[in-house]
Amino acid sequence: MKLSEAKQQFISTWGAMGTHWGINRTMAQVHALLMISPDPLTQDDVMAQLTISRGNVNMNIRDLIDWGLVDRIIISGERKEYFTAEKDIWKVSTQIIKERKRRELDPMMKLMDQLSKVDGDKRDKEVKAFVDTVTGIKKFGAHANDMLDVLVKSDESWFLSTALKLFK
Amino acid sequence: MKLSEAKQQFISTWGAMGTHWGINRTMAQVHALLMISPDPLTQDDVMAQLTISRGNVNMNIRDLIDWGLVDRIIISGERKEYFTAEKDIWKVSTQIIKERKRRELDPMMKLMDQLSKVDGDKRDKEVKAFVDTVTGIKKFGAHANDMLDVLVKSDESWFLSTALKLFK
DNA sequence: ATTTATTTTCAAATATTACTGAAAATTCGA
DNA sequence: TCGAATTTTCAGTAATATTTGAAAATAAAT
Repeated sequence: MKLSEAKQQFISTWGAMGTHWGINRTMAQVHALLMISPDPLTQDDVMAQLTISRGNVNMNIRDLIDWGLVDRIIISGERKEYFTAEKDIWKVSTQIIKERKRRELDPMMKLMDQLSKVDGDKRDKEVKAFVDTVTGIKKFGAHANDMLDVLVKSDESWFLSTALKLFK
Repeated sequence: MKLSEAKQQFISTWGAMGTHWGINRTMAQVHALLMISPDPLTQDDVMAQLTISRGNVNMNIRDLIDWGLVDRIIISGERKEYFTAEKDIWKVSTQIIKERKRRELDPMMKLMDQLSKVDGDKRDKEVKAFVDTVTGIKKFGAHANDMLDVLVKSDESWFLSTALKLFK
């Protein structure tokens, strides 16, 4: 397979995968393109390679920067801005985990705390089923939270080798 | 907070969360409703409680059954079908991990295998960056795959307590 | 075998989300 | 300070995804 074809397929698949994970297709494609590009790219490069509009590139790059997955690079003497993506997939993953934890898990846990204080008699099976589900999620979330913290803070080689030896 | 209000909020939040995870809002809401319902519900119950159409309920319940998150229950003497959801959130999570692994991670890894065989000289930095990214994803995916297998096969109490003790 | 209850399907309608492109804002050099 | 290059914004448009509802299919009762 030729490089150009392989690139296309990588970008397109990474984009399709994004949609299954609540990430918009184009944002995932821009990310894919930057990951496989050896040198930083300008917005015009991305526009050209993905044939999308300037506004679209701009918005998606900004989102990627907010996610901590892409960096803005200033090359001295150059007027244009360049962009580059983290290429170490372990770092990419831990960054995504960190962000999703903050954006989704943390608020969800706060809500479960509130909901577990619902009025009513726990002998009422409607109340019981609700409280049981909510407290189950709370407990699970607290554990998951702790584990993800360790994962995010640890080094890849240490984590994967240790974990695999222990659990396999 | 009253139960009815708490339920509404739980369902609505679970639905919003779903959209962040590539799951359609209504499917997540149906799942939420069934999780907090002590007894199995009929399609008409779900229609009424979420005020959505019959076709919508039917399709989303079928999807949830395909995901292994909801079961069809036959009550003898009753003409209608009833539906119930797994309430143990650990089981829900491992089931989702299992399915996503099968539907997404496995095919992605197959593709990376193909893409890593791209034509071209690795001294070309374009080729090198591409191959490095793809092989990085391959290695990472293989580890992740193994770890998720262990996670899915293990018992909740064992896994969480062991993992936390070791890593904290 | 026919009626009736229930489930399933899917084309059309609706709602949501993403994208474009041009104008406005900003940044930088002269 | 001005003007050109570049980035950002966002109203309007396009594309995608979801939902409806009624008809068809299925299953159970008589």
